Amino acid sequence: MRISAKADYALRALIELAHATEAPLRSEAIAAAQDIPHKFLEAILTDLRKTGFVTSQRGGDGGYRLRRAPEEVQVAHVLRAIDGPLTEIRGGCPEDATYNERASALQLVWVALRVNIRNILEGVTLAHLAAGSVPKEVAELTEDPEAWRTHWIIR
Amino acid sequence: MRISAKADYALRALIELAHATEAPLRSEAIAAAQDIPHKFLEAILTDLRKTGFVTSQRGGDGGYRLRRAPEEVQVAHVLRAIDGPLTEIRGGCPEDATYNERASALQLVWVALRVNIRNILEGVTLAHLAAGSVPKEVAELTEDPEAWRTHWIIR
DNA sequence: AGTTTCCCTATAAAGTCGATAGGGATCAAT
DNA sequence: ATTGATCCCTATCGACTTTATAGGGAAACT
Repeated sequence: MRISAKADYALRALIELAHATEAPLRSEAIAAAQDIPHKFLEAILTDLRKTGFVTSQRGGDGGYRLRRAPEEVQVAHVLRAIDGPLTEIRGGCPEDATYNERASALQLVWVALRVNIRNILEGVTLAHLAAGSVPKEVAELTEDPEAWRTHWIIR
Repeated sequence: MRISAKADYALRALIELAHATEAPLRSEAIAAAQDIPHKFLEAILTDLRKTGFVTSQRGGDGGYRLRRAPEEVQVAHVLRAIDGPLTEIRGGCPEDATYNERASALQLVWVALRVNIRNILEGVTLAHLAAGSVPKEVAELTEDPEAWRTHWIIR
């Protein structure tokens, strides 16, 4: 699972917007708050506008606002909009991957993998993130110290 | 989670090798059996040899053999060797991702996500795949019809 | 020797990633 | 109507990754 800088920036920008409920937030202010290159962030905000996550207002008191309620915005929604499908096998979706008889079990692996990825990313919303917390089931997974260890590549 | 063609080919090649226990298997034979471009597969087998998954033998009756017992080779091992770390946030590991206070919950999401990815990919071995099956916990996840549905990107 | 097979290096087109730059369009306030 | 702020659009760019293809060298076996 590769989370691009773009997707990471997008989520952080949305978190900032979730905190600014009264007035629109300028892209420059978001960039400063989250230490994101301003022009790069502008491109990301354009994507978020086109995909319906934010609205924009030009002019003196302009800026960006959330368009949807934070409780309704899943992390999965944002990642799909910015990075594309959560799970991709050779450029296609898991259920389209075709194998000969000997390798057929691979498809089950990819489908189960997608389930487990969705179980995290569809369960966490922008409201959770803005509140600085995650759902209990997600938090429990992070309690095992092993969860924080890197498993190195065998060489 | 993006599974590259290379990683998919690598797993399929290893499955073929798991079935050929008596004699070495030529790269050409593997390529034909799994419909993989031959020269591309040769490069992949070189990677698999350098990372200790296979051994090779040149000459008339040469070819490739598994170097490790299929029960000990996890899908996660192969993916890490071919595609790099399973979970990567902006080019680094989840535990190295740093956020300001407002966005700090994001790190928990990435760590939990990695746990769920590992729970699938470290649980399935080459022995499972070669037998055409997956562990019960993995199989159960694929039984829900919802697991086979694509969740489209919001536009 | 000769044949077979792996092994190594080079090449390459296409696409993605992470930006940067410049200026145009629009809005609100004056 | 002017001004200034802000978003918006297009273009560009270098580095890297992906998915290969091609040609021949090195080693092993008969």
